[in-house]
Amino acid sequence: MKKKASKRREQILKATFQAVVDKGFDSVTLQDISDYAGVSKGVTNYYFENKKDVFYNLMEWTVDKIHLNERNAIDNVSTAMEKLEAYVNAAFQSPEKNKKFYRVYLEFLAQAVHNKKYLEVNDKFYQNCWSIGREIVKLGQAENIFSDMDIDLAAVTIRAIIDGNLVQWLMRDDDSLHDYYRMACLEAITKVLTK
Amino acid sequence: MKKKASKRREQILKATFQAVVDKGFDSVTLQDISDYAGVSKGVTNYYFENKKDVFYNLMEWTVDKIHLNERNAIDNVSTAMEKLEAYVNAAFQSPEKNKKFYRVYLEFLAQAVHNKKYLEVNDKFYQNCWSIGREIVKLGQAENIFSDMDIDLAAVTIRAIIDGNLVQWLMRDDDSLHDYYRMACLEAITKVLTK
Amino acid sequence: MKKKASKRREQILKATFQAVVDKGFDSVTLQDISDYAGVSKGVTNYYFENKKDVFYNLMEWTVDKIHLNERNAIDNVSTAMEKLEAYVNAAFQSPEKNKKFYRVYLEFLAQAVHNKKYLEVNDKFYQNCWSIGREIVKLGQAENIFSDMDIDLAAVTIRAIIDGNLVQWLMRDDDSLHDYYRMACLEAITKVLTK
Amino acid sequence: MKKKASKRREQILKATFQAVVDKGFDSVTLQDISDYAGVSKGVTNYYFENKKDVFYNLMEWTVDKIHLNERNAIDNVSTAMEKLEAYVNAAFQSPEKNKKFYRVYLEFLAQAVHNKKYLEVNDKFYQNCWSIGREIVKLGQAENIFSDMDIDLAAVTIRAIIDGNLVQWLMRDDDSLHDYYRMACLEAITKVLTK
DNA sequence: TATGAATGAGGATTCATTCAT
DNA sequence: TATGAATGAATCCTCATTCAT
Repeated sequence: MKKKASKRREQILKATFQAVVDKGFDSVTLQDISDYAGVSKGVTNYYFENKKDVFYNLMEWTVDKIHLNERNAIDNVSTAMEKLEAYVNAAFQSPEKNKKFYRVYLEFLAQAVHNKKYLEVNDKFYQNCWSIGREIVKLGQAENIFSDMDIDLAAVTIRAIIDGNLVQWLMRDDDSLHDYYRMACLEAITKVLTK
Repeated sequence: MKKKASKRREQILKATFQAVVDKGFDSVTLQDISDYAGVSKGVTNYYFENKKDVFYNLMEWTVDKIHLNERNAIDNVSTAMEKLEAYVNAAFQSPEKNKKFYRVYLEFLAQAVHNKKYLEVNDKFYQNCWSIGREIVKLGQAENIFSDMDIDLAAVTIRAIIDGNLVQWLMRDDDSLHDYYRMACLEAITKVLTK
Repeated sequence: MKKKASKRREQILKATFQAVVDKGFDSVTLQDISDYAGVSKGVTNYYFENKKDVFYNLMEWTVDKIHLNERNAIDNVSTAMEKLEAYVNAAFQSPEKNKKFYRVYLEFLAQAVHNKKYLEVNDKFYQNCWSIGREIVKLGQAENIFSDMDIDLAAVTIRAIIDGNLVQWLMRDDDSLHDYYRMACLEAITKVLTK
Repeated sequence: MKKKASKRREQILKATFQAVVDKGFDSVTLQDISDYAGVSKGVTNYYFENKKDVFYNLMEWTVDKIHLNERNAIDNVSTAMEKLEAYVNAAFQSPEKNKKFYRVYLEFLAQAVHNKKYLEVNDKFYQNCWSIGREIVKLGQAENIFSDMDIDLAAVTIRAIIDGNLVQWLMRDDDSLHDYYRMACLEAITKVLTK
């Protein structure tokens, strides 16, 4: 039955995600994954080709989660400024969730440098990010509140500012700064976009 | 003689740096390090307590190199805009050097999440970055070309934009985009700072 | 199934025992143990935490074997003198077996000096030895053939004489002296105990 | 100059002795020995062929120390019973000294099983012990206080009882029992020897 | 489908020994 | 004589992967 297999894979990916959050990418063993998933050691190799394959699928799963969350957020509001704020708020969801997802994402970025497959997954993620960015910028220009700058450049810049702020927040390891960085991020993007 | 030992340590750190560039943080073995350094297997353990100790020292060495290069650049020019441009140019040194240093730096950031000692080293690096940022912002405000936004916030934002753009450039794995991101970065910072 | 695991552990302990007999305590490698057990290198670490854990379990196994053999012997006869002789005969089983067990036991004693856990195992062994000794002495006193000496002291002395003779025999490395030492041992104990 | 070399060797042997007492036979490294001796790492290899050679010489040095101490003791008194008591007292010198020398001796016995050269050294030690024993027994027989048992057997038994008691005392790891075992030892030997 | 025993390659670390100074 | 830097063999341990059940 296909459905069961698909559930098992999701179960294993979630377990791996949590294991990576707790122990770090290169410390996680297949035994850890089994333990977190509450299954036996052989299962992972039954549903995935090998360890690399698990991590590759985990990256896809992770960036999809991040993207879906952001996409959802901007679809629920209508003006450019609302969307922009919703986007940043979604990116800065909460200290706990951010820490988890960004830790894992950061580990993947580090891996990606040595692994084309990860780069490709990340590229898809960027496409999604830029697409959101372009949407917001176009709308803002139509609303006549954003300057006339190149839309692609704007989209690139928006994501760079978001990631730059998230990384810096993560590295300061102080949850109370979460709000500060969220606002710094929003302010910076706003300044870049508005006339 | 102390000097010789110090040279050996530097030699090993350089070798480790290059090995990490080529193979990635968690693939590098002590054997790799010896091979890159052109010495025998035991040497690394002779000059460093263990593998972790090598990497810890490598991180210090790496961020020092990055910082010194940036500090140098801004000290050679005088106006705020010149310094800002010099700073960004130094951060975006060249595709080759950026790739090396930022790859390694990114791997350390990923490690840092699970290792307080790395976080501390990175914090020192941030202090240096913010200090450069504050200097430029203060000067620009004195020159009356920058708005009078909060100086600390400005410094934080400058580094976030630089790192965000560098990471995105690195992940796109296309040297020809280097100039594009350098300019995107400069433009974004300028928009954030100027009146 | 628990039984299989238990058998494997026993198999490994026996292999380790023989390896120690042949090569000596601190020369035995995990590879040796695997080779003697006819299994692959990883098995030992699968069934035991680490090398120390193997040796700790081996010591328990060894002194249990020695004790059981001696306990058995005295239970099969009824008078005090018969039991004493059976005890000494059991301790001096045969040149081949003595050599093996006493070599290994001696290595453990040497280790025990630096390891409390071994001392505790040996203490349990002593308790068993003294308990046998006390039994024999009490019976002999009831039979009115042993003097009235302190029972605990007698038990301590019996074991000291047995171990002292076994060690000396072992160190002379001459199988033909086995009988000589067995009788010397029995004679000494008898003289100490009888009126 | 020969004298200096000889002093250096003694210095190194003493350092090794103390290192073995503290860390155990197979944990001691050449670096430990250098550290204890307060010299550089190369010195040991300069004055001894290799590590095994150091230990071989240490064993000779150790058993000589033990023997000389015992020989001295019995030469200072005149009757058989005085000599016997002096012998046992010398063997049970003091908890501290006994612990050191017997620990090291025990480690050598364990090694000896796998090394003929050590067995030979120990044999010389035994010859010395038996010689002392024979002397005492002969004297006691001449004094008409000892039974006329076989002299060689008596000598063998005396040493077995001494070693058996010392080992048992050492393994109980309780300094306060030192007197108890000394007296148990003397009493056992006396009973074996006297009419 | 699921288990977990077994394998063995790989890697960090230790340390005796050598040798240039 | 004496030093201690350098070497590399040896060994413990980890863990991805396989496979019989």
